[in-house]
Amino acid sequence: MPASYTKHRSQTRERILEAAESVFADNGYHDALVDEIGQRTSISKGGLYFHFPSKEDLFFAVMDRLADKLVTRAEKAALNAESPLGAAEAAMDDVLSTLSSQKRLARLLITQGYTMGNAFESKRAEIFNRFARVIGEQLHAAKEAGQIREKNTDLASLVWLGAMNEVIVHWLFSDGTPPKDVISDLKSLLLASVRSVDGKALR
Amino acid sequence: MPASYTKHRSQTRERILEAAESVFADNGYHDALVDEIGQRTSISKGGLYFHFPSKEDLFFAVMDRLADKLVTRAEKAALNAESPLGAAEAAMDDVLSTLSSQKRLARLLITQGYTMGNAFESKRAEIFNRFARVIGEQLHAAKEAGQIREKNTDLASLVWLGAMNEVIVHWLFSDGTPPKDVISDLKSLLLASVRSVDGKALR
DNA sequence: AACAACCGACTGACTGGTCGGTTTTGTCCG
DNA sequence: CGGACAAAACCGACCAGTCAGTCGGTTGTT
Repeated sequence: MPASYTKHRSQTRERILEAAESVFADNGYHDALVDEIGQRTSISKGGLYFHFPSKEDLFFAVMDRLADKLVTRAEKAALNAESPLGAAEAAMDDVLSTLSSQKRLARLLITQGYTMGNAFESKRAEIFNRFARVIGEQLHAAKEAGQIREKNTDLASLVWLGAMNEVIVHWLFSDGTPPKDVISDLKSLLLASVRSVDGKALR
Repeated sequence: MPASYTKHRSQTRERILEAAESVFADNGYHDALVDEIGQRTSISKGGLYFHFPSKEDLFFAVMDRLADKLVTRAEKAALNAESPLGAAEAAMDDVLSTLSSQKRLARLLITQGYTMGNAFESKRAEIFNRFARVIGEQLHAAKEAGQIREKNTDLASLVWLGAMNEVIVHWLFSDGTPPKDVISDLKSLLLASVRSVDGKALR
């Protein structure tokens, strides 16, 4: 297996992943056609199946890749904060603004997977847990630092995630109101949900 | 069209709705087979299509019926509270405990619709808005009464809904931990997210 | 030569919806 | 009462479209 194969190989994989992301985002897992991914890549169905064993595997690869990108971004954003609570806020802010500017990615991440049926559940749990952990770790540190009142930081991170999720979904489904407008309100709501009563450690 | 027909007719409709609810809850919209609903009702496919024009219509009827039941329950629960904020809390509590005790209904309401694909979006929005309105109205009243700090009660109700949703989903997907254990923690978190700083109006 | 990469016509399983026909129910009238 | 008639309710074999996945063969690379 010559080395030069593997380079081109991963390039092609990447090309497929890119196109698949777009097709899955538009149509959801179920209504996405393998043939359409083929068209957009100029790779035939057979070629696609050389690189990925099944539509399902391809979809999971797309989701993992997307989650990786977003989680990495969020973690990086958290680094620049000067307090744990500020880091949690920064991570939240980063995810919200990223998704706000890319509706199709938001749809893909949040709803389009469900069309796969029950097999998606564990994947969605896995991905959401990754995000929850980013926030949860910061909240936990904030607890140690006495910045927050709430003891149950696992629950709190779930609440944050759920609130963010719902705001995005509302944006996706109902109207054109961009979450940008409400991000700051959302942040103060969620900070208030956990912050110590004295509230001395803002931002 | 003799009157006596219509009575039996609606009985049959109800029977179908009941069975369909169960089948959709187990399999999701997409993987649910019309034939299986037929089997469980002992009504043939043709008979089913006599009562409902399509699988999609049947599904929507099931969802509406379920939402009606839950919203009505929640509204009733809110009546017994002695303050607007208490009413919001009571509604939340009612929904959470109801869903906690009926995993399959929770799955149906929250995730199984998505398997239908993009056509489900407006239905999900409609149903969630109904719940959001129940909570939102109470929060709005609480604002008028000076019970809460937050001005953006629409956003707040969205946050509450999202948080509740996520806790339920986590329960559905990840483990067996019943939300019962965390309901009270969740309530204090969400109350803290909106409550006035003086916090004099508890419960 | 050997193997990776790719092609695309084809297959096979699946299932929502249809439709001509049958049974049941209610009504009307002699 | 009963039997004739109509409409409702129901039946289930069948149709028609859909697509993920396959596989024998071709092209490109080392």
